[in-house]
Amino acid sequence: MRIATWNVNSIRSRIDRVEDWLRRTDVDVLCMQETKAREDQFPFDRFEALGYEVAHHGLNQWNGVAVLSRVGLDDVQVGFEGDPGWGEPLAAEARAIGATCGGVRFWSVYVPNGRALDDPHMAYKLAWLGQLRDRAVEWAADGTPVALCGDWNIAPRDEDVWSMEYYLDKSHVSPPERAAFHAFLDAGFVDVVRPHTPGAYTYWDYQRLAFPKKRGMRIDFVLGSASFAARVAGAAIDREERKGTGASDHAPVVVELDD
DNA sequence: ATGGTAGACGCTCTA
Repeated sequence: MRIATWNVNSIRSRIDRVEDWLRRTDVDVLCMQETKAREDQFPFDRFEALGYEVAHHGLNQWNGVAVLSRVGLDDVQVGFEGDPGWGEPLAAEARAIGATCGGVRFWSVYVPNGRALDDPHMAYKLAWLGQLRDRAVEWAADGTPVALCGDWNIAPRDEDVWSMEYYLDKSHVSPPERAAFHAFLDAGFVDVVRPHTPGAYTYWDYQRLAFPKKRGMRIDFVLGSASFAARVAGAAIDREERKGTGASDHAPVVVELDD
């Protein structure tokens, strides 16, 4: 089974490229983030025509997450218990959706950005991650293969950013964020892509010619439970997909699983 | 040339 995760940065503006990529890459399951669409705006028909079942969660023009599958799509769950929420009134944003596909419990997650170290969004990000970790431990407790796929908005290691000097005192690399990420590893989840993609980035800012200057970050991850990680045969970051006009600022991340 | 983007409910916010 081939699975992938991809922050598409607006499915409505990206649908042609995503469709081309699916035809080319032939994945069985795709977790998408930042669809930036309500349910009535999401192009379900385009994916169904390619043979995928689709579960999408989108409330407005921000966030939005989806799971596409051609190996079954069951027990869809929108959001998770304990999501701290955001806004007034406090409410969960469209940042997580779960579905069981081909015997694996997938979660497509779009972790809050955090924005800046002293921004209220940072406390929200850390609380959100803490709750997700607690739920993830519960989901994996009975040995079910669980894959937490998405845009984590954290660069866990210094080598995951093009310049630590540049990111010093900025979001994505701070000790509390890295601790929140590491809590998943401490709980037994495994970054299954890193061993197969040393030194690679998954995201390049649209600004300041970041892509041609190779100024990227590794912030998109597939964290697998032990039983999921044991089946990983390979992984790749499709840097080619970041090229050209109309590209998302994130590259797709692909994982190959043994049956 | 010391800047440079992109997408959305676009005259401003988010990343």
